[in-house]
Amino acid sequence: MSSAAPRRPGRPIGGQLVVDRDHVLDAAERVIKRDGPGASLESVAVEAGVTKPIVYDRVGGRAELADALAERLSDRMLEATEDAIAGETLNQASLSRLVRANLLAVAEHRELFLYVTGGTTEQTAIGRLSLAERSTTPLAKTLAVWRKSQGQDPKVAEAWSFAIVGMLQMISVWWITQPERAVDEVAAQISDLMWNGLQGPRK
Amino acid sequence: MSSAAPRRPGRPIGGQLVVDRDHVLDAAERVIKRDGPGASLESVAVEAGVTKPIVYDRVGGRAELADALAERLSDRMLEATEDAIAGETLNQASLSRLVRANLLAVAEHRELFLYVTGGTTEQTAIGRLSLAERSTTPLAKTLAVWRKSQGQDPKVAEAWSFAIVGMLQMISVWWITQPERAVDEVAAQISDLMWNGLQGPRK
DNA sequence: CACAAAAGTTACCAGTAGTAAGTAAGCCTG
DNA sequence: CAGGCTTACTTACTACTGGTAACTTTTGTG
Repeated sequence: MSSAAPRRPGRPIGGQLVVDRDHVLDAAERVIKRDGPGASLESVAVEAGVTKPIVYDRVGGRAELADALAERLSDRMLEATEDAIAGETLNQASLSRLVRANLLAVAEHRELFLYVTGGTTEQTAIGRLSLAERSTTPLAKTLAVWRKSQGQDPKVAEAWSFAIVGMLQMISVWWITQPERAVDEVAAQISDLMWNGLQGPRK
Repeated sequence: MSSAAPRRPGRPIGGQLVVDRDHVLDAAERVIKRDGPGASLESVAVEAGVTKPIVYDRVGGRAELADALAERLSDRMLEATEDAIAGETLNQASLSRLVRANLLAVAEHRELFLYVTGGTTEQTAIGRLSLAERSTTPLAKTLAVWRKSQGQDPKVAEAWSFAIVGMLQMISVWWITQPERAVDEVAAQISDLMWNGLQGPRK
């Protein structure tokens, strides 16, 4: 998309926006994939074939960009994991497939994942938390009804879902830096820990 | 320590270093506590009563500073959690105290924790991982011998310890932004999940 | 048709990580 | 004890980044 088309100042002819928000976000993803998590807004603008103030107009500053990309990423991850269990009821096997799909999805969007989870500016922890919340909110609901159906107290759902998301994020970071490790083995180990934890105390 | 003592250029009189490495790191901690995770190296230098190149000479750039502070923090956390279980054998009650101590230690070093876990520059995920590794390495050893003593496969120890550390980190970030939540309740819920997970499958 | 609104670019500012050059004190040799 | 080398600082700079103000051109409307 980086066609060398030097535009003049002033409103462009033709009466329509030169790029829209999604175009800018696509460009941002390409730049992050190319330059890593340290990609600058300037390079995003260049990649989108536009100048910096346009980026600010379309998506906002660095924090908003990170937030928008976090939303995109979490949507894709959610989709990938939902495909993995494919409507099946939750059991140990489907949970293992879910963890596996999560790992593979992270690997596929490696740089984007590192950008989103890996802090951008000072308020990074809040951003990381809001990303996590996008995953935990549906997860907490599922957990709550599941606990109820088992006759257990559903109050733990919120804390547990944050714990699970944190577990998955850390394992993902660890795994993508250990390429020799077999994904199936790691997925099996982690789903094992999770499944047993969710089951509650031994009878 | 920010005594207004404008020093001249050149080697200081008296033949000894004006500050040492620990002094700079102490200053960095104070600045981070005051200014939050976005603290600049310049302000660290000022707080240490020295100029920027000295910071570079004593501890290095931003990445090295984060790494050094991560080491300090993980040492303190390890100490706090070890005090909490006080040599007692691992059981559900002591695990709960461990989680509780972890949360309280994070709250005590809140800003430093956010600085260390919350990314500094582009290579933030690697840094976060190396911090995690300081916690996981001893944890993995403990887990491995514990699994063996239970007649189980100790191979899961490494992955599980990363999972546990990730769980604790995420829960910590979540909890310190939810001040109304009772620490004992959260600790009980999380240790519950962990303990059951570690126990292995229901008989 | 004049003129406000819209939609761009250019040009700038402030702050930051990192470094090169300058300067004064200590030290070591003849 | 003079002269030079080393040490340990500060000053002054570069390169870059996030963010914004000012400027320029087209559109559309009374």
